[in-house]
Amino acid sequence: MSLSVTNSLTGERESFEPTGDEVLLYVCGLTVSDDPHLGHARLWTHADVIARWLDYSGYDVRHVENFTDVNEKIAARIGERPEWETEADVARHYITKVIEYMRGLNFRRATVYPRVSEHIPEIIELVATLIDAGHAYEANGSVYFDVTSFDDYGTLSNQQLDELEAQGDPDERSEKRNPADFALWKAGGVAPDAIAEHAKHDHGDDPPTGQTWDSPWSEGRPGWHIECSAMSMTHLDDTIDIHIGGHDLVFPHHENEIAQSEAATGETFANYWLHTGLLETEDEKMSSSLDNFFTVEAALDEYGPNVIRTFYLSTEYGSKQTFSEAAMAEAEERWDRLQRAYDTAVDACDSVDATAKTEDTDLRAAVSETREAFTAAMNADFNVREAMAALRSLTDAVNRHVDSEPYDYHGLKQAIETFESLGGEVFGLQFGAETAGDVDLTSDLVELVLDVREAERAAGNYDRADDLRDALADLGIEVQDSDDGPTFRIE
RNA sequence: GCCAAGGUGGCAGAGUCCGGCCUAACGCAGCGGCCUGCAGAGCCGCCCAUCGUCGGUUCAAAUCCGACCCUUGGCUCCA
Repeated sequence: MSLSVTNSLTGERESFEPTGDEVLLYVCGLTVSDDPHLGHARLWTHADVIARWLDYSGYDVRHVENFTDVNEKIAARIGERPEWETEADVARHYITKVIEYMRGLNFRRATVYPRVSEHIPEIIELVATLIDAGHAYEANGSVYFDVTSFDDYGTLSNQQLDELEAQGDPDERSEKRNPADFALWKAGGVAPDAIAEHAKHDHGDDPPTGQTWDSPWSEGRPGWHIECSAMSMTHLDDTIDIHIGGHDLVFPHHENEIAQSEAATGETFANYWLHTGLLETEDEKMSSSLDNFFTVEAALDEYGPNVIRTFYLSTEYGSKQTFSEAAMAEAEERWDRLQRAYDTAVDACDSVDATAKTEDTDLRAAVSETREAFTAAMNADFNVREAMAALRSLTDAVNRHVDSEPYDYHGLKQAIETFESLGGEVFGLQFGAETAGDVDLTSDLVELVLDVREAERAAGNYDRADDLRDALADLGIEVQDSDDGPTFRIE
């Protein structure tokens, strides 16, 4: 069975055919002007899992994810801290944080994380090409894309040109030939009113203007959309296989990317467009500008990477998702159960009761059914929820199997490998992640407390025994009694 | 106003592309049983939906067609 994806360009589910040996994947990344929130991390996670699945399926993946480090919102924050003297200073601060969170969430490193500020020459070259080809024009040092010069304008978002309203400030509008034309290059620095709109502190009489670069048209700054085209072409190719981005970027950002790229090269810009649904809180999307967001930093602190990933993987990439305490609690339950089953399988497999001569056909059937169902689900437009359900069925099989000895060594080993490959490699979940050294000492101490507790239980002092269990629970250590004595898990 | 996505049980959320195996998946919550001193975990079982509304096509529709209602997103910086 082969992979099929829902292509926003056509609205249809299509079978996936890469153009070359490598899958060229571009992820429309973040503008680094503020702390990233859980909405951003949702896109990253789905992009990460999609890249992981392509890789797992045997494709070589060239994964490019950009950082937009030139933007008026970034410039507006210059001076907010003493060390933030330039736009680049602010951007560096947030890029550092984003990478830190990406590591915290266990993302696989992209092939490259290009930044706009490193690609000004490529952007200028692309703008010049568009002017030469008659698709763009210069006005007072700024350059605009002429949307009427590109017949297919509006196909991604199904916009009709005559429905589109004028964008930007009045000065800019008066420079444009058509209201829907968009800037490729803007003369001068960031305007004071734009700074004022986005600033989080008072700049006084001398607002920053952001960085400017020399160009054939003026000292100025690149437009928002042109960067993605330039970086995509630089690090991938004129035609790429998959472009991933948030649903809120369909128009105008992605529409404009297509127009300027295809006008410049004459080639299809991206064969498959994947749009991720937005994260909402209550009834509105989570957004920096709405100030209703939960930062990645806070979430990592409170829930940890596995619960966050499990939360995201309970909905398909294309659907919107609602963030709530209840949803996170459910994700925590789901992850705990998966992790417990993994630990159970490992413990059973490593015990003396596991023998090579035992064969549990139910367990082994569950392993192969899990793998088949997981693969089918992921190939059906990356249906992570169904894939997670498949993994869940394996936990049932493992738990049933360890109900009685002897254990099926090979069957358990297959189950463990399945958790590790599908749950670990593909979903990026981290089983048994605690560090070895600390766990040894902790384990010994817990054993000691449990010995005391057993003595109290034997003597019938159940109140005392329960106190000890509660005290351990407060430390995050979950005690479970069984016929063979107590066992415990460190959470 | 225009464009897009979506409306499925208490919550959450698959299935809709390729109509029948959907009296509707995996869960969370809840309930009962087993196990247990108790609890937890685990196992077994149960409860709850005819799939926004109306109409149509069909032997057959959550799935196709039409109309309408509602929600969210985009049309301004936004993953």
